[in-house]
Amino acid sequence: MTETSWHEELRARGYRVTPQRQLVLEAVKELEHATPEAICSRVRQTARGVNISTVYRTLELLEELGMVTHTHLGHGAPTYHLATEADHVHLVCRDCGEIQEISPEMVQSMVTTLDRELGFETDVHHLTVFGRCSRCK
Amino acid sequence: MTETSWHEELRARGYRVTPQRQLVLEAVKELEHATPEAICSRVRQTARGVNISTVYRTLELLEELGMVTHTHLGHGAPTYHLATEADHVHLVCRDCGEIQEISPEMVQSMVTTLDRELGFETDVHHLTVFGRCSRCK
DNA sequence: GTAAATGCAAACTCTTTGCATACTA
DNA sequence: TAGTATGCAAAGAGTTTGCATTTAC
Repeated sequence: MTETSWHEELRARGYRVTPQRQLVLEAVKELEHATPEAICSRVRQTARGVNISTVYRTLELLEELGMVTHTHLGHGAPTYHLATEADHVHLVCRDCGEIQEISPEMVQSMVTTLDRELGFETDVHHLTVFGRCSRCK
Repeated sequence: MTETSWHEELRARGYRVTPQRQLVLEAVKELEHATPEAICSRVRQTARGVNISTVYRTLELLEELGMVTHTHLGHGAPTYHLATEADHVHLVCRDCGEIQEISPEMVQSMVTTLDRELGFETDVHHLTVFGRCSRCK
């Protein structure tokens, strides 16, 4: 999605283009696996700050527009990605906490099985697999 | 694990067998997909109540002993199972919220691939797959 | 009797909400 | 200028912690 097109997408739906929304989207783009709190801190480094509740409201909006997605990588706050950069699955090691990003191809066989057998359409971008990495085994 | 053996397991590790611990374990057994709050309410229906912080402390202990496991089925509180009854994977529909329990066999191909390619040992009991069920597609 | 466990209250993290003010279109 | 968006403060879930009291062994 280009810079202009999401501005128009917002306006077309009766939403407005604000500095805060642009800053939050920028922060999601720069940070990866960004929590709402991290986004807020990041934006606070610029001239203008953004309130944490605006961050939450903006992330909800951007997710509804399909521009960002979130996953849960642990017990704490969720992490947000640009939807266009979210084409990976997360592996989280429960011992060392390491997070690996892997290709969706590696889970394709499961996705196919769930669809064929149950008609279940897996949301691959939201998928996080917990377990133990090779070093902690 | 028999009734007696987990009592001995507790004592062997310097922990004590208390009515609260027995009640919490009972509640996890009876309720399925039980949140800490739900366990607390359930136990409150018996003569003796259990404080919510004791529920948290007990669940942590039972999980450490390998008697219960938890998964995250949505945004809220985690849900606890008996480890012996946890031999399934959860599918959660993001539209209707329906939760299906499926056989680990259905994700076996993914587990094998992750192990073979990356040496990653998947914790199948903790796995929850989000997506859309056949009715909501 | 002694160490472990509990209950209670307070604190803490993460998130949502109500409302007055500010800003976009 | 009309109505959306923001900031702020308060409230709300879910969870953890400190400490005095109670209990298992």
